[in-house]
Amino acid sequence: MGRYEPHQIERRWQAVWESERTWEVPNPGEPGFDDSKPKAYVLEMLPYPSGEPHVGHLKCYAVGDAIAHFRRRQGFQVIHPMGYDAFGLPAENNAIKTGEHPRVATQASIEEFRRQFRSWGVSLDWSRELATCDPDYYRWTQWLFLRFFERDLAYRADAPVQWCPTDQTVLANEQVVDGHCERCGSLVESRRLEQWFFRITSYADRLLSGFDLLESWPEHVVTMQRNWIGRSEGAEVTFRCAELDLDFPVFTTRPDTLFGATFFVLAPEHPEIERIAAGTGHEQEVRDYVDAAARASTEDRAADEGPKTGVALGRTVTNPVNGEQIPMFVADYVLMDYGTGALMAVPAHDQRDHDFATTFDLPIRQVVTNPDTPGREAEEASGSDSDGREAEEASGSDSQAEAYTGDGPMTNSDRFDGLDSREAYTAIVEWLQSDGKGRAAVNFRLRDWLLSRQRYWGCPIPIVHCERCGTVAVPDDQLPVELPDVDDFAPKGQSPLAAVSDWVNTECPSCGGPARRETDTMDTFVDSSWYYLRYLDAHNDQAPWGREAADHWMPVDQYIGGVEHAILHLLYSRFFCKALSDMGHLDVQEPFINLFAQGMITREGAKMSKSKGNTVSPADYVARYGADATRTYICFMGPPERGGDWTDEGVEGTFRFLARLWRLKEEVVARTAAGAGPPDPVAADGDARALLAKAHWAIDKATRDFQRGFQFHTAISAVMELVNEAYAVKDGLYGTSEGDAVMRIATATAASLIFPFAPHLGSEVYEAIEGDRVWERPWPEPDPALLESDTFALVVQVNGKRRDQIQAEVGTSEEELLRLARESEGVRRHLDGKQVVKEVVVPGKLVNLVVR
RNA sequence: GCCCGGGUAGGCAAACUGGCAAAGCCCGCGUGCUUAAAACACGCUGCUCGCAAGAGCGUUGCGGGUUCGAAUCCCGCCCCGGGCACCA
Repeated sequence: MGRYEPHQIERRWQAVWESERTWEVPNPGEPGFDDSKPKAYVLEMLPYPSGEPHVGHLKCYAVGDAIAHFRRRQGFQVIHPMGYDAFGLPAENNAIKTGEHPRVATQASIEEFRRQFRSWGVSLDWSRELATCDPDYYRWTQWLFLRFFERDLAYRADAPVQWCPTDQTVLANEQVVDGHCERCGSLVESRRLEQWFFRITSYADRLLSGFDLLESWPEHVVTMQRNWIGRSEGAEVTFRCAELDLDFPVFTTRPDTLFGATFFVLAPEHPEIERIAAGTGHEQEVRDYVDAAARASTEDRAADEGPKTGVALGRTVTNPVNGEQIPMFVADYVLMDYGTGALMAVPAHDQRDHDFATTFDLPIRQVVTNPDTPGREAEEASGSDSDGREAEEASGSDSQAEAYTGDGPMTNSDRFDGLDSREAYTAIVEWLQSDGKGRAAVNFRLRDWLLSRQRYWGCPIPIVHCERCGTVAVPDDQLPVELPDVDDFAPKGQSPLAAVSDWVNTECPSCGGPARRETDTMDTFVDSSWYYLRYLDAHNDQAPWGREAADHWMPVDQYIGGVEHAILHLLYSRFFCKALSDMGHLDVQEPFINLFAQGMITREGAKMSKSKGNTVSPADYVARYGADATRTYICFMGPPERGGDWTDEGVEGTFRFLARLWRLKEEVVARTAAGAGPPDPVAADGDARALLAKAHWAIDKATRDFQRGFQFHTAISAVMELVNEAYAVKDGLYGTSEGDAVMRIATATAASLIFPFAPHLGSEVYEAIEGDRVWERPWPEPDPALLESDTFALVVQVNGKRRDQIQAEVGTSEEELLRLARESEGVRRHLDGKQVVKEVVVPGKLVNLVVR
């Protein structure tokens, strides 16, 4: 008998799949298209090609490939493509360091990824391969940008950005670490610059309602997106500053507490600050505060510790509900980019306002009473003898230590007194609305997507700036606007593209006059927001995709990837899909109907990183144990949505199991005769029947594990059990035609079931026994007659403790089961001299006798 | 602080609607094969008694509760991981 030689087997099958283009699928209308089969789009998140693939990639593609194989054999026509998210910062940073063009390193990396994916035997349709940095791809990224631009879904506006004064560049948020530049360590500043945005906020509501169209997404991913979108219902209420003739609308989720507003606060970035302070004598103090706030890093401002800071503005606004003049402040706990950048402060019912009021000794007026502690706050406060806070708490007649944020009966609120705060909410909003002082409003935390980057290695924005015509779109027939080559990749306050003068200086497509190209490039998330559509028609040079192809394949039936993309990539893609459908380019509202988020693999409990030196290179393991063992191990480590700790012993364990299956095949081929035909399950008995039943149990178990959220680890263990059972009974089965047939069936079944994880070995073993290609065979179905047996083990308990086990016929009556139980050896011992007070019978399972 | 996950033998884990806790894999120990080792095959692997068959006991982070019966349901905590964090 030979040995299990994975590399030989893997090379052989990979050559077959490659030369026969096994995993390629045609589009509708193309030769070979089979419209009798339902489609399934199985997609793993495309990799960013940097260096070589790591274990996270291996896990993602091993999981995705198992799903693709399973669906194919269930009769689906599966599209399973691959590409590369090839623009991006790491390649560019490397270029800045080495002077080598980012294309060179990216291309080398793509080749390495491609080589390894093939060595893993992933069943990909290579005819649809793409790279986002390829002009044939980004031509259409630009084309799509122009469609958004035409509809005002892409626009240009002034925006605060993170600026590194040393590197003279704008930084992406991810490049700012604790308020400092990731590369040089300088303190990052905030600057206002003209930037490009996608109007994702106009899809906020639909991004929320779209969750109802999804079949299966991890709940926490949906929650994270919900929180990110951050929809709040409330009211917009206008506070007027009569002296300056200025209106200040504010957003509040608690219009019921309007009578409790005792002051008014603006964000330091609020555009009217200087005008408000002018002529009050507070100008200098205000200016100093605003400057300090601008200098403070976002982190410092967000830090929840320390007292609230702020400065009085020396003016008042009128509370529209009661005409009261309340003082205005500027404070950095108010954010310019949420709501209107101003708020009414209700210290009695908002903790932050309460903190501010306490620090600045401002009145705290309760307007909602806490039904649980009616009027006993003062007593509670005096009970504490802790620190020097008593003095502050004592100020203000009805102050509390904390804001009460719940509901309750209204007080101090004029004619709304006595109403429940929830009723008051509605009543006050209606009243404001009829008086023109406010209206019901919805506010979102989500902001528009800033897509421009002052970077080289990205997709150029196809816009030209003309002195006469303004911002002009590059006509479709002039696309792509190709990324020109440069020598110096270092950013100098604007994109390195700005230095390429013969590229920048161009003609206005509208008037023919001199014009300058937009030098910013796009965020790489734009590239990856539509790649799943390009796969469907990857070589179309008339359009980004054909409608027929998109209508046939979309949506993605199963998307697989890491949770790190839970918000940005998935939200952006959902936005693109909805916007493109609205434009008539698509007919789906949600791109990814099912999402599977894989867990992270660790080593010795720690996240893998180059600096820790605990990385695992898939290539090393594939070289040592073969792709099948490495992939199977990853799927066997534990539930794939959870993480797992990588151990070399574990890989060896799955290798041993695969080798054991291979040896079983060798022996079965040598010792049994083919062609006996499938045994009659009714005729089989003893070990033969038991093994056959085990095979069908494994089919049933593996199938259910696939359907139940990809519980691959238990599916694989079922195959291990089947193989173990075959080893246990094999010597007694060889030699009879029935025994031979059952051994062949059991071995082929194990091969068939392990195929989605170990495709090479699965093919090899199946072919050796059945003479057939396993991927062309339908996924096996269990024979119900073999899943059930006519007897079962009846567990007998006394007082909930197991005392005996009896074989009983299926369908035995409850009375009979009770009789059997009472008569059993183990039970009688425990019934001695005691009285049975209760009998519990669960048919088919157990009997419990309660005694005293 | 808030919102999600999770805590089960030495490690990873299983247990589908409350019904024999611990399948499978790893580690460890033993037996066979072997001159020997590796590989392989078989067995053991919660505790106690027993040569053994077997018997008894215990057990799912901690403390309560519901139930004939709880890893599973309820209440109160502790620990680990992740996300969000002045969002008016």
